[in-house]
Amino acid sequence: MTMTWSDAVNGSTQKPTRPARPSYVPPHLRNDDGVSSFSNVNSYGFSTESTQYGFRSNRIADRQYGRTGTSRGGGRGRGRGLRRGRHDNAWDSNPNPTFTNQEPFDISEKFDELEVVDDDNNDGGGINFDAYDDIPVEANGSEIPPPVKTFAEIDLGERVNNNIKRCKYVKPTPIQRHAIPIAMAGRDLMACAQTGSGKTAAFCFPIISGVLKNRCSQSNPRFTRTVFPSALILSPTRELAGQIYEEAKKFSFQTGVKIVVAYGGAPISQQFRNLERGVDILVATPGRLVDMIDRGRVSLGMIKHLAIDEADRMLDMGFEPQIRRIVEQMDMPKPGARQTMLFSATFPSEIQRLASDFLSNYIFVAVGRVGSSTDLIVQKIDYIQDMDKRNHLMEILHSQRKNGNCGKLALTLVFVETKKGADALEYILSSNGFPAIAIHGDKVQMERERALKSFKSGTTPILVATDVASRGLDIPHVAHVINFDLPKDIDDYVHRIGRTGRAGKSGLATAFFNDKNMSLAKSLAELMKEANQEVPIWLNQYAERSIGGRGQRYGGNKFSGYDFRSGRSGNEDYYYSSSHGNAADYNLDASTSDVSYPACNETYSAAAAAAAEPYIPGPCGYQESYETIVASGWE
DNA sequence: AAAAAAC
Repeated sequence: MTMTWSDAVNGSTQKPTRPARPSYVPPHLRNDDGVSSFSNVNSYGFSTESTQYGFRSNRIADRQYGRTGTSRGGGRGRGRGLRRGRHDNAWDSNPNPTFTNQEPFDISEKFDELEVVDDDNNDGGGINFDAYDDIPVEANGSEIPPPVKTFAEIDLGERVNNNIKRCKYVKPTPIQRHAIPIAMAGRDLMACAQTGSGKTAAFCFPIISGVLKNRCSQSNPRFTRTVFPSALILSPTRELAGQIYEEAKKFSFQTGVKIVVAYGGAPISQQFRNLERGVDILVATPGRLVDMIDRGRVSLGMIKHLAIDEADRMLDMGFEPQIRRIVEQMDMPKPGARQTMLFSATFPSEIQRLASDFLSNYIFVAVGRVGSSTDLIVQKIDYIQDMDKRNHLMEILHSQRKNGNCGKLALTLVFVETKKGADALEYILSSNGFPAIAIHGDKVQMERERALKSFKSGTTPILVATDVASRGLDIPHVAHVINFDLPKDIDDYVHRIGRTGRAGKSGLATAFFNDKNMSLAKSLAELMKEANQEVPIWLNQYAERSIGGRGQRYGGNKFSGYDFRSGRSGNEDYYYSSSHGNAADYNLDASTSDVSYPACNETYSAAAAAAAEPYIPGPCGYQESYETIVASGWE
């Protein structure tokens, strides 16, 4: 059998590192406060490790005092040297001044552009943290690192801390409070948290911190063009990959950590060029990643951190083989030799079982109610026959425009079942004076991105989407999610409506229901009831008649948020109660809350009250409801 | 039966 590039790589890692470089120090022998030493540029100089950090930090310090990367690097004559030694990662991991468009400095000047601009208010990047204060949490596993209350308690290093401030994150969201200490301790993690509650940061911070600690551990033989990222983040859609990349770039600003994004539909050559400039963290969709690995341009052999976002989707029937191939059949280190973190808002127990193959002695954390979105989203269900859907939609949109801000339409995301249906609805809406644009997987990537941008900017305040847009996308100011066609799976419903009501803000979700959605009736009714929503009588009647729940596929674990290792069926009480009070605690009674969950304040109460605002069910209930709710969605 | 994900 011939020696493949990956054999070569694996072989090379067993050899001593190259003599000219500081010797490799295995992670367990390293100074634990490697990251914190970043916070003091004067404290280096006694060990190999420290020297390296010192070198890096001095360079970073140079930057901090305002010189441009280009002139600086050129002046020192370092550019070429680094470039020559590009594949030696102890050096490579230093920002390379010759590649100006990878320079943190470059990003520095553009940081404000990178930032998600949230101009609603100044309350911490627009995140209504208080809305999260009283959320119950369940954590399972052995020796669980305790949660933190502030970012300051976590030793992420000064650079990352500065970025947290730049992002105006004043304090961690619940998932961040729990997941970050677990991840920082190097533990494997399965995390289940409500949509829009800060999962991306929860896995990015520890990964960036881990990369900073382990920078010198990579090795890359000069004779290949293979790159060896030390962290991999997988996403189910291209747009989500792009979004995670943008976020991660902000979080790692001026740390020297190199992040590259790779997904299909965009020229691979440019992505290769980005890789050649060095990569610590690779954000990718599965297909393009496999392609790159097959071409020998990326090796997973040095992966220390693996994060899978929307992990339940990534392990469902369509995606599972690809993910298994990447995680189990490439040269990725085995569970235990790498850190694996799986995140999603929903996590059916059946999928948890599959996922546990990837994990080693992991901790399960669930924040918020099981598979729930939030109380901040007002959910409304209308009984509408297929043939009446279009007119009904236009009535809603018309009503929204009438009641909206200066006659402008609030951003409205309309989900349909098929790509064809998305195009058709886009056409119908557009030709009836509603500025709409469609996004789906049959469009070329540029059209997809254009659609998203046009929607985000409000140019076309109606986005007609397939499930390509159902997960993870953070689109500020989506006031209304309309399920024109309901999904088959309650989890997809949760993710779809989660495009609104993000970051603690309120939102509205409307669904068009008819006999074809019968199988969803029971789980939908239960989900709504649990979220304190008004459930139409007719929906309850459908729910009683239907077989409901998840059916056999998920073993009846309807709300898909328990640690499957706990053996709970999901048919019993599905509030988290083990660590935090009981169901009655959740909503408004903060007095019985655990100390670690401070009393809710006015903001939360107001939001919850708005969400609990009763609806007048039936077709005539619209006008009044939209007035209040859509307005509050915009604040 | 549909959507997503490589060229």
